[in-house]
Amino acid sequence: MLPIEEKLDPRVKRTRGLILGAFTNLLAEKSFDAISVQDVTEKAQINRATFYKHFLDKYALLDRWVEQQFRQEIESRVLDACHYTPDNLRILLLTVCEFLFKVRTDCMQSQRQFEPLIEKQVKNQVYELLNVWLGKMNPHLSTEISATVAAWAIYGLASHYSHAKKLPALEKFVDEALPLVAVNLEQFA
Amino acid sequence: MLPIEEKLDPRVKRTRGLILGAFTNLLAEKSFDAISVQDVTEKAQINRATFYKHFLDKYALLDRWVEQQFRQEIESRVLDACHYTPDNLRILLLTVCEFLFKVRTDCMQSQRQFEPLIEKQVKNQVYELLNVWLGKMNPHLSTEISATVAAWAIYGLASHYSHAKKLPALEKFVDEALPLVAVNLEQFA
DNA sequence: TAAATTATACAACATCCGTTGTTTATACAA
DNA sequence: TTGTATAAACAACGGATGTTGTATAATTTA
Repeated sequence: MLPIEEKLDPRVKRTRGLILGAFTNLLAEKSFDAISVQDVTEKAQINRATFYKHFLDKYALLDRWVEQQFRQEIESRVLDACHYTPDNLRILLLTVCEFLFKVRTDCMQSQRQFEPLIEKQVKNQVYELLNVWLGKMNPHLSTEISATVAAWAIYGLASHYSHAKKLPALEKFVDEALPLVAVNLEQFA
Repeated sequence: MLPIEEKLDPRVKRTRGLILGAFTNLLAEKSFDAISVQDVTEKAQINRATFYKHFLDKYALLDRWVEQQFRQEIESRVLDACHYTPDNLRILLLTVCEFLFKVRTDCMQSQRQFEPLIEKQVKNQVYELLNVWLGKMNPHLSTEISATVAAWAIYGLASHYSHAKKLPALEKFVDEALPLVAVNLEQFA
């Protein structure tokens, strides 16, 4: 599950770093839809054909980018190395809300392709995390369905929040929404 | 909200019908990603430029297609003209599961663009439906958050079911999963 | 250090895309 | 029925895509 840090040819590491870096910069200027592979390779000072050696297409690049960004948020809060508590669940929901909000404001939002890839990555990571948490609590109960419901609910709430016209205070929103998620996980406590 | 049946130029109606029809047929042979606008217009016997008069791109076409297909499922079960009961909620979850399963098996599944658009359409329709249901029950309570959680949970469960390697009996799955959705709506009863 | 492996640069390709301008055919209303 | 409006056909464009083949440069291994 962890991204195994294989010994990589330094050229590969360098090239991938250049691509990711160029992409990060471009996202600050343009919407994802408006970014072409050419843009990325020009800014990265990389040949276009080289790009395709490392990524299937620009969507795979975004996928990788989101994976890194969100994993960083999770790890910086040590959520990946703790266990379930109502408070940690609250922090998780907050994290997802803030991440989506940041991504939505920083990177000029572009509907078509951007959001679904964000969703897939974030939702998966939340799902995996919940599975670990629940598995620790009661190893005899099946966690799949509860983790699925909770992961989708959490992302849905965060998405709802980040889309809201006039957003309420985040804390207030989380206070109101959290019980709806927590109620499904109580059976494991 | 309802797709207003405007009086349309018969040429328009004919062309859109041809496009939707060609697209339906193509989905049975190819994955969505593999279908090009050219494919559609060739099969529809339509000029490619004409296509762009009616749809922004092939994703907009899929969007429209899903909207029609799923709305049909909802309406054929009269879910849009009834009110909340635990049993209707059950039917709704079943409907989404069956729809996703059908789509997944009929149309050769293609990850990248197909699923997200299905999700957006289906989830929105479920959300709107739940808002109506909940609004009827207790007009004083705010429905947004509950409807959001429930809509995401329902779609997530259906997605989980349709992705499962060895799928359990649908009825069994729904029996197990339904309470996790229903518990969030009980405050309205 | 020398030979091998492998990444990148470069150029060229067919394909699809979305758009534009013009002409022809169809629908509708006076 | 005739005039007007508008949809569709057609052709052509610039641009991005993804792929391929060859040459060069860097890294690793022996």
